[in-house]
Amino acid sequence: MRYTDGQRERTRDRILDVAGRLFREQGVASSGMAGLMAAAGLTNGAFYAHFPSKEALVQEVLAHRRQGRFTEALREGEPPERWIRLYLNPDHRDRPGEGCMMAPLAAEIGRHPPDTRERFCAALGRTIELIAAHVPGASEADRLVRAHAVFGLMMGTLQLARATGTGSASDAILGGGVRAALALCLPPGG
Amino acid sequence: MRYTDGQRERTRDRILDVAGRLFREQGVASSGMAGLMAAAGLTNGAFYAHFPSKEALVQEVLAHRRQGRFTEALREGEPPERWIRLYLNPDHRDRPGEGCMMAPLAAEIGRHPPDTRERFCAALGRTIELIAAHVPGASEADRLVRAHAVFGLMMGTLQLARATGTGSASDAILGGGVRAALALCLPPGG
DNA sequence: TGTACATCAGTGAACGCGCGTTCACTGATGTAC
DNA sequence: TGTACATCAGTGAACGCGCGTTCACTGATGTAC
Repeated sequence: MRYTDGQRERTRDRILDVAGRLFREQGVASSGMAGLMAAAGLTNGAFYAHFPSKEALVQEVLAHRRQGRFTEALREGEPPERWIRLYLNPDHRDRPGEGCMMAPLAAEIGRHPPDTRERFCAALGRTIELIAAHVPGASEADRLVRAHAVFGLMMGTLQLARATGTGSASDAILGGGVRAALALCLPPGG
Repeated sequence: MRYTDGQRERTRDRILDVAGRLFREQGVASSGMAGLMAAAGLTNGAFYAHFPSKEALVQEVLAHRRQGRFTEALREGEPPERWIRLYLNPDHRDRPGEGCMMAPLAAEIGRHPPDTRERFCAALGRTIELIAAHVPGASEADRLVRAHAVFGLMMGTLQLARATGTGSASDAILGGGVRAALALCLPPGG
Protein backbone atom coordinates (compact mmCIF):
# COMPACT_ATOMS: atom_id res chain seq x y z
CA MET A 1 0.00 0.00 0.00
CA ARG A 2 0.96 3.56 -0.62
CA TYR A 3 0.97 6.43 1.79
CA THR A 4 0.78 4.14 4.74
CA ASP A 5 1.86 6.99 6.97
CA GLY A 6 -1.81 8.06 7.13
CA GLN A 7 -1.15 11.66 6.22
CA ARG A 8 -4.54 12.05 4.63
CA GLU A 9 -6.38 10.77 7.67
CA ARG A 10 -4.37 12.92 10.02
CA THR A 11 -5.21 16.01 7.96
CA ARG A 12 -8.88 15.08 8.00
CA ASP A 13 -8.79 14.66 11.77
CA ARG A 14 -7.08 18.03 12.10
CA ILE A 15 -9.85 19.71 10.10
CA LEU A 16 -12.46 18.00 12.29
CA ASP A 17 -10.68 19.10 15.45
CA VAL A 18 -10.41 22.71 14.35
CA ALA A 19 -14.02 22.74 13.14
CA GLY A 20 -15.21 21.31 16.46
CA ARG A 21 -13.44 24.08 18.31
CA LEU A 22 -14.48 26.94 15.98
CA PHE A 23 -18.12 25.86 15.75
CA ARG A 24 -18.35 25.78 19.55
CA GLU A 25 -16.64 29.13 19.92
CA GLN A 26 -18.15 31.10 17.02
CA GLY A 27 -21.13 29.09 15.92
CA VAL A 28 -21.44 27.40 12.54
CA ALA A 29 -22.78 30.35 10.53
CA SER A 30 -20.01 32.65 11.74
CA SER A 31 -17.19 30.18 11.00
CA GLY A 32 -15.92 30.76 7.45
CA MET A 33 -14.24 28.02 5.46
CA ALA A 34 -11.12 30.06 4.66
CA GLY A 35 -10.48 30.88 8.32
CA LEU A 36 -11.23 27.34 9.36
CA MET A 37 -8.77 25.85 6.89
CA ALA A 38 -6.13 28.44 7.73
CA ALA A 39 -6.51 27.48 11.39
CA ALA A 40 -5.84 23.90 10.32
CA GLY A 41 -2.68 25.01 8.48
CA LEU A 42 -4.15 24.52 5.00
CA THR A 43 -5.63 26.54 2.14
CA ASN A 44 -9.35 26.60 1.41
CA GLY A 45 -9.22 24.37 -1.66
CA ALA A 46 -7.91 21.37 0.29
CA PHE A 47 -11.16 21.09 2.24
CA TYR A 48 -13.16 19.47 -0.55
CA ALA A 49 -10.75 16.59 -0.83
CA HIS A 50 -11.90 15.56 2.66
CA PHE A 51 -15.55 16.62 2.92
CA PRO A 52 -18.19 17.18 0.24
CA SER A 53 -19.56 20.36 1.85
CA LYS A 54 -19.60 22.50 4.96
CA GLU A 55 -22.87 20.88 5.98
CA ALA A 56 -21.21 17.45 5.82
CA LEU A 57 -18.46 18.76 8.09
CA VAL A 58 -21.07 19.98 10.57
CA GLN A 59 -22.64 16.54 10.56
CA GLU A 60 -19.29 14.85 11.17
CA VAL A 61 -18.53 17.20 14.04
CA LEU A 62 -21.90 16.40 15.59
CA ALA A 63 -21.33 12.66 15.20
CA HIS A 64 -17.77 12.79 16.52
CA ARG A 65 -18.35 12.55 20.24
CA ARG A 66 -15.40 13.90 22.16
CA GLN A 67 -14.80 11.61 25.09
CA GLY A 68 -14.26 14.21 27.79
CA ARG A 69 -14.00 13.89 31.54
CA PHE A 70 -17.72 14.63 31.89
CA THR A 71 -18.79 11.70 29.71
CA GLU A 72 -16.16 9.50 31.29
CA ALA A 73 -17.41 10.24 34.80
CA LEU A 74 -20.99 9.51 33.72
CA ARG A 75 -19.99 6.24 32.12
CA GLU A 76 -17.96 5.07 35.07
CA GLY A 77 -20.84 5.55 37.48
CA GLU A 78 -19.32 8.34 39.53
CA PRO A 79 -21.71 10.18 41.87
CA PRO A 80 -23.87 12.99 40.40
CA GLU A 81 -22.05 15.72 42.29
CA ARG A 82 -18.88 14.73 40.46
CA TRP A 83 -20.09 14.89 36.84
CA ILE A 84 -22.38 17.86 37.54
CA ARG A 85 -19.36 19.79 38.78
CA LEU A 86 -17.35 18.76 35.76
CA TYR A 87 -20.01 20.43 33.60
CA LEU A 88 -21.00 23.44 35.68
CA ASN A 89 -17.65 24.98 36.56
CA PRO A 90 -15.80 28.14 35.52
CA ASP A 91 -13.27 26.32 33.39
CA HIS A 92 -15.94 24.77 31.18
CA ARG A 93 -17.77 28.10 31.08
CA ASP A 94 -14.67 29.97 29.91
CA ARG A 95 -13.49 27.44 27.32
CA PRO A 96 -16.47 26.59 25.15
CA GLY A 97 -14.17 25.41 22.35
CA GLU A 98 -13.06 22.43 24.43
CA GLY A 99 -16.40 21.66 26.04
CA CYS A 100 -19.93 20.46 25.40
CA MET A 101 -21.10 21.12 21.86
CA MET A 102 -24.78 21.18 22.71
CA ALA A 103 -24.80 24.30 24.84
CA PRO A 104 -23.40 26.54 22.08
CA LEU A 105 -25.08 24.80 19.13
CA ALA A 106 -28.49 23.57 20.31
CA ALA A 107 -30.40 26.58 19.01
CA GLU A 108 -28.46 27.00 15.78
CA ILE A 109 -28.58 23.34 14.71
CA GLY A 110 -32.37 23.50 14.98
CA ARG A 111 -32.33 25.61 11.79
CA HIS A 112 -30.17 23.17 9.82
CA PRO A 113 -31.44 20.47 7.41
CA PRO A 114 -33.10 17.34 8.87
CA ASP A 115 -29.99 15.16 8.31
CA THR A 116 -27.97 17.49 10.48
CA ARG A 117 -30.64 17.78 13.15
CA GLU A 118 -30.76 13.99 13.41
CA ARG A 119 -27.05 13.82 14.13
CA PHE A 120 -27.51 16.34 16.89
CA CYS A 121 -30.43 14.42 18.38
CA ALA A 122 -28.46 11.18 18.25
CA ALA A 123 -25.61 12.78 20.18
CA LEU A 124 -28.07 14.28 22.65
CA GLY A 125 -29.73 10.89 23.07
CA ARG A 126 -26.44 9.25 23.99
CA THR A 127 -25.76 11.83 26.68
CA ILE A 128 -29.31 11.55 28.01
CA GLU A 129 -29.01 7.76 28.27
CA LEU A 130 -25.86 8.09 30.33
CA ILE A 131 -27.53 10.57 32.68
CA ALA A 132 -30.67 8.42 32.96
CA ALA A 133 -28.62 5.76 34.78
CA HIS A 134 -28.05 8.29 37.59
CA VAL A 135 -31.54 9.67 38.23
CA PRO A 136 -34.53 8.23 40.11
CA GLY A 137 -37.61 6.97 38.29
CA ALA A 138 -40.03 4.06 38.24
CA SER A 139 -39.27 3.09 34.64
CA GLU A 140 -36.57 3.70 32.07
CA ALA A 141 -38.97 6.09 30.30
CA ASP A 142 -39.40 8.06 33.53
CA ARG A 143 -35.65 8.22 34.00
CA LEU A 144 -35.11 9.44 30.42
CA VAL A 145 -37.62 12.24 30.94
CA ARG A 146 -35.96 13.18 34.21
CA ALA A 147 -32.53 13.05 32.54
CA HIS A 148 -33.69 15.58 29.97
CA ALA A 149 -34.64 17.95 32.77
CA VAL A 150 -31.27 17.46 34.46
CA PHE A 151 -29.36 18.05 31.24
CA GLY A 152 -31.63 20.92 30.23
CA LEU A 153 -30.89 22.55 33.57
CA MET A 154 -27.15 22.03 33.17
CA MET A 155 -27.04 23.26 29.58
CA GLY A 156 -29.31 26.24 30.18
CA THR A 157 -27.47 27.27 33.33
CA LEU A 158 -24.13 27.05 31.52
CA GLN A 159 -25.50 29.37 28.83
CA LEU A 160 -26.77 31.84 31.42
CA ALA A 161 -23.42 31.78 33.22
CA ARG A 162 -21.61 32.40 29.93
CA ALA A 163 -23.92 35.29 29.11
CA THR A 164 -23.34 36.77 32.56
CA GLY A 165 -19.57 36.87 32.16
CA THR A 166 -16.67 35.51 34.20
CA GLY A 167 -17.10 37.28 37.54
CA SER A 168 -18.38 36.12 40.91
CA ALA A 169 -22.02 36.60 39.87
CA SER A 170 -21.46 34.09 37.08
CA ASP A 171 -19.68 31.72 39.48
CA ALA A 172 -22.68 31.91 41.80
CA ILE A 173 -25.00 30.93 38.95
CA LEU A 174 -22.85 27.86 38.33
CA GLY A 175 -22.93 26.97 42.03
CA GLY A 176 -26.70 27.32 42.16
CA GLY A 177 -26.96 25.11 39.10
CA VAL A 178 -24.91 22.41 40.79
CA ARG A 179 -27.22 22.40 43.83
CA ALA A 180 -30.37 22.38 41.71
CA ALA A 181 -29.11 19.61 39.41
CA LEU A 182 -28.12 17.54 42.43
CA ALA A 183 -31.60 17.94 43.90
CA LEU A 184 -33.08 16.55 40.68
CA CYS A 185 -30.80 13.51 40.89
CA LEU A 186 -31.84 12.56 44.40
CA PRO A 187 -34.88 10.35 45.10
CA PRO A 188 -38.00 12.49 45.69
CA GLY A 189 -38.47 11.54 49.35
CA GLY A 190 -34.81 11.96 50.40
CA MET B 1 -46.75 69.93 13.66
CA ARG B 2 -46.37 67.89 10.54
CA TYR B 3 -46.91 64.25 10.01
CA THR B 4 -48.81 63.90 13.23
CA ASP B 5 -50.19 60.58 12.03
CA GLY B 6 -47.01 58.93 13.36
CA GLN B 7 -46.27 57.05 10.17
CA ARG B 8 -42.57 57.09 10.81
CA GLU B 9 -42.92 55.61 14.27
CA ARG B 10 -45.32 52.96 13.08
CA THR B 11 -42.86 51.91 10.39
CA ARG B 12 -40.07 51.74 12.95
CA ASP B 13 -42.21 49.58 15.22
CA ARG B 14 -43.04 47.31 12.30
CA ILE B 15 -39.32 46.80 11.57
CA LEU B 16 -38.74 46.04 15.25
CA ASP B 17 -41.59 43.54 15.31
CA VAL B 18 -40.42 41.74 12.19
CA ALA B 19 -36.82 41.70 13.42
CA GLY B 20 -37.90 40.28 16.77
CA ARG B 21 -39.71 37.48 15.02
CA LEU B 22 -36.98 36.73 12.45
CA PHE B 23 -34.13 36.84 14.96
CA ARG B 24 -35.96 34.35 17.16
CA GLU B 25 -36.80 32.07 14.27
CA GLN B 26 -33.59 32.20 12.22
CA GLY B 27 -31.01 33.71 14.51
CA VAL B 28 -29.36 37.08 13.97
CA ALA B 29 -26.54 35.99 11.67
CA SER B 30 -28.92 34.16 9.34
CA SER B 31 -31.39 37.04 9.07
CA GLY B 32 -30.44 39.24 6.11
CA MET B 33 -31.39 42.89 5.93
CA ALA B 34 -33.07 42.64 2.53
CA GLY B 35 -35.32 39.80 3.62
CA LEU B 36 -36.07 41.49 6.91
CA MET B 37 -37.14 44.73 5.25
CA ALA B 38 -39.14 42.88 2.62
CA ALA B 39 -40.99 41.08 5.41
CA ALA B 40 -41.77 44.52 6.83
CA GLY B 41 -43.15 45.60 3.45
CA LEU B 42 -40.24 47.94 2.64
CA THR B 43 -37.07 48.01 0.57
CA ASN B 44 -33.62 47.65 2.09
CA GLY B 45 -32.62 51.30 1.83
CA ALA B 46 -35.39 52.47 4.16
CA PHE B 47 -33.83 50.69 7.10
CA TYR B 48 -31.09 53.23 7.72
CA ALA B 49 -33.58 56.03 8.16
CA HIS B 50 -34.69 54.24 11.35
CA PHE B 51 -31.61 52.50 12.72
CA PRO B 52 -27.90 53.27 12.30
CA SER B 53 -26.90 49.61 11.82
CA LYS B 54 -28.02 46.02 12.11
CA GLU B 55 -26.23 45.77 15.45
CA ALA B 56 -28.29 48.71 16.75
CA LEU B 57 -31.44 46.90 15.66
CA VAL B 58 -30.32 43.81 17.56
CA GLN B 59 -29.83 45.94 20.65
CA GLU B 60 -33.27 47.52 20.33
CA VAL B 61 -34.86 44.11 19.92
CA LEU B 62 -33.10 42.91 23.07
CA ALA B 63 -34.20 45.99 25.01
CA HIS B 64 -37.79 45.84 23.75
CA ARG B 65 -39.34 43.44 26.23
CA ARG B 66 -42.45 41.88 24.81
CA GLN B 67 -45.02 41.74 27.57
CA GLY B 68 -46.29 38.21 27.02
CA ARG B 69 -48.56 36.03 29.10
CA PHE B 70 -45.54 34.44 30.77
CA THR B 71 -44.16 37.72 32.09
CA GLU B 72 -47.63 38.87 33.01
CA ALA B 73 -48.32 35.74 35.07
CA LEU B 74 -44.99 36.17 36.86
CA ARG B 75 -45.69 39.80 37.61
CA GLU B 76 -49.18 39.16 38.88
CA GLY B 77 -48.00 36.58 41.40
CA GLU B 78 -49.70 33.58 39.85
CA PRO B 79 -48.55 30.18 41.18
CA PRO B 80 -45.38 28.63 39.68
CA GLU B 81 -47.25 25.83 37.93
CA ARG B 82 -49.11 28.47 35.92
CA TRP B 83 -46.17 30.44 34.50
CA ILE B 84 -43.99 27.35 34.13
CA ARG B 85 -46.68 25.81 31.96
CA LEU B 86 -46.95 29.00 29.94
CA TYR B 87 -43.26 28.62 29.09
CA LEU B 88 -42.86 24.85 28.76
CA ASN B 89 -45.71 23.93 26.45
CA PRO B 90 -45.96 22.75 22.83
CA ASP B 91 -47.32 26.03 21.55
CA HIS B 92 -44.31 28.00 22.80
CA ARG B 93 -42.01 25.26 21.53
CA ASP B 94 -43.50 25.38 18.03
CA ARG B 95 -43.67 29.16 17.67
CA PRO B 96 -40.27 30.53 18.65
CA GLY B 97 -40.93 33.72 16.71
CA GLU B 98 -43.62 34.75 19.18
CA GLY B 99 -41.92 33.49 22.33
CA CYS B 100 -38.96 33.99 24.64
CA MET B 101 -36.00 35.57 22.90
CA MET B 102 -33.40 34.14 25.27
CA ALA B 103 -33.82 30.49 24.38
CA PRO B 104 -33.00 31.00 20.69
CA LEU B 105 -30.45 33.81 21.15
CA ALA B 106 -28.57 33.16 24.39
CA ALA B 107 -25.63 31.42 22.72
CA GLU B 108 -25.41 33.68 19.68
CA ILE B 109 -25.57 36.97 21.58
CA GLY B 110 -22.57 35.84 23.62
CA ARG B 111 -20.45 36.44 20.49
CA HIS B 112 -21.73 39.98 19.88
CA PRO B 113 -20.04 43.22 21.04
CA PRO B 114 -20.17 44.13 24.76
CA ASP B 115 -22.91 46.77 24.24
CA THR B 116 -25.17 44.11 22.81
CA ARG B 117 -24.34 41.55 25.47
CA GLU B 118 -25.23 44.07 28.16
CA ARG B 119 -28.70 44.56 26.69
CA PHE B 120 -29.20 40.84 26.77
CA CYS B 121 -28.04 40.58 30.38
CA ALA B 122 -30.32 43.43 31.41
CA ALA B 123 -33.31 41.65 29.87
CA LEU B 124 -32.26 38.41 31.51
CA GLY B 125 -31.90 40.19 34.85
CA ARG B 126 -35.46 41.52 34.68
CA THR B 127 -36.83 38.04 34.08
CA ILE B 128 -34.70 36.57 36.84
CA GLU B 129 -35.95 39.19 39.32
CA LEU B 130 -39.53 38.31 38.53
CA ILE B 131 -38.84 34.61 39.05
CA ALA B 132 -36.92 35.26 42.27
CA ALA B 133 -40.16 36.43 43.90
CA HIS B 134 -41.54 32.91 43.46
CA VAL B 135 -38.71 30.71 44.75
CA PRO B 136 -37.57 29.83 48.28
CA GLY B 137 -34.36 31.23 49.77
CA ALA B 138 -33.04 32.81 52.94
CA SER B 139 -31.98 36.05 51.24
CA GLU B 140 -32.67 37.92 48.02
CA ALA B 141 -29.24 36.81 46.78
CA ASP B 142 -30.18 33.18 47.43
CA ARG B 143 -33.45 33.61 45.60
CA LEU B 144 -31.71 35.20 42.61
CA VAL B 145 -29.31 32.28 42.37
CA ARG B 146 -32.19 29.84 42.62
CA ALA B 147 -34.13 31.79 40.01
CA HIS B 148 -31.23 31.40 37.58
CA ALA B 149 -31.42 27.63 38.04
CA VAL B 150 -35.18 27.64 37.46
CA PHE B 151 -34.90 29.76 34.33
CA GLY B 152 -31.85 27.83 33.11
CA LEU B 153 -33.87 24.66 33.45
CA MET B 154 -36.83 26.14 31.60
CA MET B 155 -34.74 27.64 28.80
CA GLY B 156 -32.53 24.57 28.37
CA THR B 157 -35.47 22.18 28.41
CA LEU B 158 -37.28 24.28 25.81
CA GLN B 159 -34.21 24.06 23.57
CA LEU B 160 -33.99 20.30 24.01
CA ALA B 161 -37.70 19.92 23.25
CA ARG B 162 -37.30 22.04 20.11
CA ALA B 163 -34.31 19.98 19.00
CA THR B 164 -36.28 16.78 19.57
CA GLY B 165 -39.13 17.85 17.29
CA THR B 166 -42.88 18.13 17.74
CA GLY B 167 -43.89 14.58 18.62
CA SER B 168 -44.89 12.89 21.85
CA ALA B 169 -41.27 12.41 22.91
CA SER B 170 -40.83 16.16 22.76
CA ASP B 171 -44.08 16.70 24.66
CA ALA B 172 -42.81 14.35 27.37
CA ILE B 173 -39.63 16.41 27.72
CA LEU B 174 -41.75 19.52 28.27
CA GLY B 175 -43.86 17.71 30.87
CA GLY B 176 -40.75 16.51 32.71
CA GLY B 177 -39.42 20.07 32.64
CA VAL B 178 -42.61 21.36 34.25
CA ARG B 179 -42.34 18.85 37.11
CA ALA B 180 -38.63 19.54 37.66
CA ALA B 181 -39.08 23.32 37.58
CA LEU B 182 -41.97 23.05 40.03
CA ALA B 183 -39.80 21.02 42.38
CA LEU B 184 -37.19 23.79 42.37
CA CYS B 185 -39.85 26.36 43.26
CA LEU B 186 -41.08 24.49 46.32
CA PRO B 187 -39.45 24.97 49.74
CA PRO B 188 -36.72 22.34 50.33
CA GLY B 189 -38.42 20.51 53.20
CA GLY B 190 -41.88 20.39 51.62
C1' DT C 1 19.10 0.75 -12.98
C1' DG C 2 16.52 3.84 -15.56
C1' DT C 3 12.61 6.05 -17.21
C1' DA C 4 7.86 6.76 -18.16
C1' DC C 5 3.69 7.04 -15.96
C1' DA C 6 0.02 7.05 -12.04
C1' DT C 7 -1.50 8.64 -7.81
C1' DC C 8 -1.59 11.56 -4.12
C1' DA C 9 -2.34 15.80 -0.98
C1' DG C 10 -2.57 20.24 -1.32
C1' DT C 11 -2.29 25.17 -3.70
C1' DG C 12 -4.39 29.38 -4.87
C1' DA C 13 -6.95 31.98 -8.12
C1' DA C 14 -11.46 32.41 -9.60
C1' DC C 15 -16.62 31.57 -9.69
C1' DG C 16 -21.39 33.42 -8.56
C1' DC C 17 -23.80 35.08 -4.78
C1' DG C 18 -25.73 37.50 -0.85
C1' DC C 19 -24.23 40.29 2.77
C1' DG C 20 -24.53 45.20 5.33
C1' DT C 21 -24.43 49.75 3.90
C1' DT C 22 -24.64 54.11 0.99
C1' DC C 23 -26.78 57.54 -1.74
C1' DA C 24 -28.93 60.09 -5.51
C1' DC C 25 -33.49 60.29 -6.38
C1' DT C 26 -38.97 60.18 -6.23
C1' DG C 27 -43.38 61.60 -5.04
C1' DA C 28 -46.39 63.00 -1.51
C1' DT C 29 -47.36 66.33 1.96
C1' DG C 30 -46.67 70.26 4.40
C1' DT C 31 -45.55 75.69 4.94
C1' DA C 32 -44.61 80.69 3.36
C1' DC C 33 -46.22 84.66 1.64
C1' DT D 1 -55.97 81.50 -4.12
C1' DG D 2 -51.74 80.43 -6.18
C1' DT D 3 -47.13 79.14 -6.41
C1' DA D 4 -42.53 78.36 -4.91
C1' DC D 5 -40.11 75.89 -1.68
C1' DA D 6 -39.02 72.60 2.43
C1' DT D 7 -39.53 68.37 4.55
C1' DC D 8 -40.61 63.82 4.75
C1' DA D 9 -40.62 58.53 4.14
C1' DG D 10 -39.24 55.51 1.18
C1' DT D 11 -37.05 53.56 -3.47
C1' DG D 12 -33.78 50.84 -5.74
C1' DA D 13 -29.35 50.53 -7.85
C1' DA D 14 -24.77 50.26 -6.56
C1' DC D 15 -20.66 49.81 -3.34
C1' DG D 16 -16.94 46.66 -1.45
C1' DC D 17 -16.56 42.43 0.82
C1' DG D 18 -16.51 37.69 2.39
C1' DC D 19 -19.01 33.62 1.71
C1' DG D 20 -19.04 28.35 0.04
C1' DT D 21 -17.37 26.04 -3.78
C1' DT D 22 -14.72 24.74 -8.13
C1' DC D 23 -10.81 23.55 -10.74
C1' DA D 24 -6.51 23.66 -13.35
C1' DC D 25 -2.28 23.00 -11.59
C1' DT D 26 2.11 21.70 -8.58
C1' DG D 27 5.38 18.83 -6.62
C1' DA D 28 6.27 14.79 -4.06
C1' DT D 29 5.88 9.89 -3.89
C1' DG D 30 4.80 5.66 -5.55
C1' DT D 31 4.65 1.63 -9.40
C1' DA D 32 5.65 -0.75 -14.05
C1' DC D 33 8.63 -2.96 -16.81
